[in-house]
Amino acid sequence: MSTQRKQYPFPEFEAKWQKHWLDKKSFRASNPGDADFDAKKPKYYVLDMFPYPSGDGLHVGHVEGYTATDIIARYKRMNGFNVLHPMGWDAFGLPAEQFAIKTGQHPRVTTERNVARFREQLQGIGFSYDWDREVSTTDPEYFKWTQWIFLKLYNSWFDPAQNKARPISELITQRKSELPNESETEHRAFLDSKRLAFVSEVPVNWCPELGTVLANEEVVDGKSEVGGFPVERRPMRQWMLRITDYAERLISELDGLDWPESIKLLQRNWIGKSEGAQAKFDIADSAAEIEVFTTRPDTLFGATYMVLAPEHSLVDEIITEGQKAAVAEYRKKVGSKSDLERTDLAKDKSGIFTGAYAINPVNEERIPIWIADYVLMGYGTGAIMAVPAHDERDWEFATQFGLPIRQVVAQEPPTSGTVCDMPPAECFKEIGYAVNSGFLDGLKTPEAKQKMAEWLEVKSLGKRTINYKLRDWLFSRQRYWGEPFPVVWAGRQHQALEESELPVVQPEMEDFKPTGTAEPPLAKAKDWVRYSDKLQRETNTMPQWAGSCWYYLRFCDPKNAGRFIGEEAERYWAQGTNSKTHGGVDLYIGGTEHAVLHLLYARFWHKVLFDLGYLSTVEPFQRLINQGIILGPDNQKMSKSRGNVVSPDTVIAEFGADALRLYEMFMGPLEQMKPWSQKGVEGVYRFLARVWRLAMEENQEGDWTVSPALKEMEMTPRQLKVVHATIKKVTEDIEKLSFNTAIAQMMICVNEFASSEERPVEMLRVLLRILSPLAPHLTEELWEILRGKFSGFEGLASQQTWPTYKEDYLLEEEVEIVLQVNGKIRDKILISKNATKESTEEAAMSNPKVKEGLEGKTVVKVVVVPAKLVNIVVK
RNA sequence: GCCGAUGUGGCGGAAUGGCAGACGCAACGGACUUAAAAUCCGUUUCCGGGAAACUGGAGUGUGGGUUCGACCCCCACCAUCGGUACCA
Repeated sequence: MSTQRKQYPFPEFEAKWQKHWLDKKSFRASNPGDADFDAKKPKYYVLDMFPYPSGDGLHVGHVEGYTATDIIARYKRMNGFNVLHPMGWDAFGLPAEQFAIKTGQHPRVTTERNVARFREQLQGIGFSYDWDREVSTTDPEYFKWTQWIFLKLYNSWFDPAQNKARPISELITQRKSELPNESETEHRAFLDSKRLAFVSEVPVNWCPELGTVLANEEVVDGKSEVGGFPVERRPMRQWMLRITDYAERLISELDGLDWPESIKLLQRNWIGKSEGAQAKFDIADSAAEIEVFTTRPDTLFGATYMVLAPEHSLVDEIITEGQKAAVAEYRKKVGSKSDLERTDLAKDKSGIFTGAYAINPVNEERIPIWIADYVLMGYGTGAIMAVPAHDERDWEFATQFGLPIRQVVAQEPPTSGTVCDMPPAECFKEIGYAVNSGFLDGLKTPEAKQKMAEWLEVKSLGKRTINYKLRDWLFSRQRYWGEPFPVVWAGRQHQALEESELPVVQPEMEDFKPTGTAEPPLAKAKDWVRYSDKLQRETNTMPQWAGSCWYYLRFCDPKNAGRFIGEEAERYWAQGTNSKTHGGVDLYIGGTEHAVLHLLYARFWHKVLFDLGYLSTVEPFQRLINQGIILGPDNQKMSKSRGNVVSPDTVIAEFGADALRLYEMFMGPLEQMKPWSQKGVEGVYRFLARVWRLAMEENQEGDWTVSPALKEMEMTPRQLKVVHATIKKVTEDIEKLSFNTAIAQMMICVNEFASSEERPVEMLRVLLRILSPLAPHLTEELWEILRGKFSGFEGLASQQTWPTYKEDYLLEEEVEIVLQVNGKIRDKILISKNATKESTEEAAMSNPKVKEGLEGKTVVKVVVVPAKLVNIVVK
């Protein structure tokens, strides 16, 4: 096949037009202040999730999303928009560093090589990016601003009263006036407890194989997401970002976004809001108290024991002499468990009695305090009241250890005086009616919750609370190939560098292998680490997410040396088309793998920058679409090990970039998972060849010349109808991102003309324009060829205005009506489009086939849908 | 377990209350050709009847329901894929 003559000369003209577009900057977007900026043009920002430039090159999965955005970008330009359609590189990251270690090359070298390859591949598909705006997260001119944003986080705090971030300087002033005599150490400790970027000694996910800590999000089933290496918990001092302060806004501000509901739900679940109450339990023979969080305060009368997380600080304080050894042993055992073991053993509960008792505040009952690893230190207060009758985990634990179970919620409202005191046969988690619960008895669960919460508040024993699953974001990594922190240390005290010292660039190092300890590779660059006599540089680097948190902003003003984004550019590009406050990115397309992580982190940074007055919108991405995964031809996920990976390069070599683009869009709905088919590519390739031959034919010498069948002539009503129906359908389908059906309609249109002896040129003036966003090279070439021969082919096809359709051509005088008897089709008739209901019904009743169906039956009802159908119901 | 998505010919899919299978692939038949490729024309959901134009029946994962009418709306279930997992 590959040695065969191509059905149209794409190898020549595709390269030609790619070069032309690039040289002439045909798709440059202009910024406010540019000489050619036109303020009257509406703006449209259409963005891809920029790739990590891996050594494998571009994947057909990338091409799918990128083609979709490219079609929209080209379509919007043709509709008069100033379109921002940029591309860049998320080029920091572990694979580059590991490859560098393996081959002994500097990651910057391999990264640059990979970027060059990706750029060449993308340009070889004819994507209409504004290449003047290309950015890379690894460029010091870029990460200077990533570090700058970190400084903003470091120098800010979240004010719950205003529900927004504010500069830390305001807090310093406030604190100094409130506590003028506070010591410097205490003052610093207070500030550090408020900063949005802070250092904390926390149990982290340490991956010995990778020599780094990982975010919770990067750990899958107890293994690293990258490489699948085992991950263990260990406490380490790490940089954290206080994303939890934004939990509520990250949920509520999703509302105005035009995102798939399933993705919003994924984010909501990840943040995991739950409403309930906090309650204090006294400890018998001790001054200490245990604070617990519960979503079911109505079940307080059913709390028959308590559980502390093994790491809970109260354990040492309350433990009785006799239990010390046993508890110590249990804690040791739990501590050595990896996350994997913890989940593996989730079936069997384990725990141990501390010997201490708490007092249930509602009934003064003494209940035992246990420790168990099914209670997590990181959620709520790290302690629970156990209500085995109404919580499955507590039920399992109580059953296993023989602890009492008391029913306090009944499915049915209790009838007077028949409260059963027997332990229930199974766990009842649903809502119902309070029983055995003193002042709550008889109340429905929601009311009982309410009443108990009020009771706790009145007695000062607790209060209504909201808890989130979301944890603060672990923001440091022990890697070389990442953004260094703009931070120095004086002993145990950190301090931020001045903005003027940015960027902080990694030192050139021969050896950036992991140290095998918790110490990052940068620590080995002693000269670099030594900042001054007293100060040492921070040696951790930022995670890969950092650079991708704000790249969409940099694209708006990529060359600005004085600001991360210019104010004017921000106001122009970063504001939504439909809303001033939401979503400057009008359309964002990428894979679901970023549904929680990247999108949550980017939203968080965006909100902080908004709060601090640097941005004018609260949300970055107005509309989000996830493209579906492309499977291999064997219906399996593409992977090197399966050997079913399809490379865009080979497809282009054989069928051209237009065919690749068109096939990716013709496969099926963008958001759906679908398998690759070589035959399918050939199908769209044939279609493109047919379009080519509408205008061209081969002469004796085998050269392509303009077809003599092409004539300046009137279209027949039938042809007008097809052409205008096609404009309509393609326009509507592109707006809906329903590219597969848009292509199908264009195929219908081409089939209509392909076999005609004489072909009207007007048809090509329309078709080449509406096909241009999908197959830009072929249409550009034909447009140019026809320029000399016919009028109306001036300029570039890709810079034409989008055609409009006339509704008049779509309607015919007569419409086909379906005649049904009892829902079964009897006949189809043609009838005037203006026929009344009555005359339509009359025509149906007098139809011979309908009459046949009515014989010997009684007409019960006649349903007439004008211009569509008549259904006669008989008995 | 929980949450979400999907289920239509041999295959990818179309139609989202009104002619199920648009468009494409594959297959089969034909034209062109010394031959092949390419191209063009035709047939193609399944089962049955007919030499044929045709004609009878069934049909959108399964079972129920709403409706004159359901791939589409409602209820229950099954399967596949994805997310998540002791979050009190």
